Amino acid sequence: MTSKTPPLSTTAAADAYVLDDQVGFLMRRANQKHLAIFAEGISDLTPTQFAALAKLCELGAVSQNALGRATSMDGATIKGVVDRLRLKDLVASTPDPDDQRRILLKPTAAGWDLFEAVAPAAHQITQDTLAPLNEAEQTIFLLLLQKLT
Amino acid sequence: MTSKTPPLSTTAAADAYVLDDQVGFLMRRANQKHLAIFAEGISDLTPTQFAALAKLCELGAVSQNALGRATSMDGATIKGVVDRLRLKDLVASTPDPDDQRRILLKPTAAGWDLFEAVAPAAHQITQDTLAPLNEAEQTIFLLLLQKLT
DNA sequence: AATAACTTGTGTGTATACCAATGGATTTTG
DNA sequence: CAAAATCCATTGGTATACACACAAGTTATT
Repeated sequence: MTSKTPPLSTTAAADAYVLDDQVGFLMRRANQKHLAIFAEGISDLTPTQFAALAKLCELGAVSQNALGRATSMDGATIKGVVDRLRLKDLVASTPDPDDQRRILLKPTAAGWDLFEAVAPAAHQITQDTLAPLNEAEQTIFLLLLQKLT
Repeated sequence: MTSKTPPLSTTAAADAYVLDDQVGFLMRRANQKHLAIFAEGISDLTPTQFAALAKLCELGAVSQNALGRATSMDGATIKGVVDRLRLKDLVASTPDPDDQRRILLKPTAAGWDLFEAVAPAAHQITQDTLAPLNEAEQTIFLLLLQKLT
């Protein structure tokens, strides 16, 4: 057993900094919990992949970078995500005739089908993630989260 | 400009699922913001590395896996983090005489120094992350975050 | 004491996630 | 119009993050 006696000399900085009270740490933990719930509820897609697919279904046809911006993903990140969605035949890409730099993305029929099939599960995941909070708390939490961005 | 007319035929699932309202998406965004603020305030260490170092300074001497549990990190994850901290000579490891499987970790003098040097910045980062909220909201937010884990 | 069950550290594989750099295309400016 | 600035997709590099499998050590069970 290690000693539990208080440190004889501790700086104010070290003394005051408790990791478990920091927003960053708490957000990481809350997110971990959510990711576990997601994986439990939807196994076909990762949360990121589902987000990209959902947004694409919402927007219809956009360029890769535009989809990245809409889902808060870096250009390099969205590329990997889209590559994997294409590999699964959930997303199709065609060159944009109006802009030769762009790749136009669209959900395939299978992409639409999958999205609609798992959307209820996605809602359930949101519910389950927020389950520890009562209804009023859930509303406040989402509101405050939005304020932070 | 793209058409803003409502879709003629949309399933309930697709219609109801708006990515930007989902907890997971909002948490990811809030976390992204926080990580950017962290990188701005502390460039020597990543948030994860700082968390591990801070916890190690808090606990004194623990095994690698124990540090991982204390910081909510997977065994494979904490290994990489500790490896990088050792490479920077912030953490030292010695075999545990009582358990030959274990590696006992301790902050080096440089590790302590760095932790104490950046702890004020870490506090500032927490403040800056929560800055969009007033004091009452900050308290509630942290409380609700804790409830979610 | 011998076996089973678990723990610890490690390695592999996949998936975000961001930065910086690059080449090609488009838009903005002077 | 020509040059500068910007945008787009891609690539390479680093760092989480988790699942899985593995070998060696420790604890629990019988």
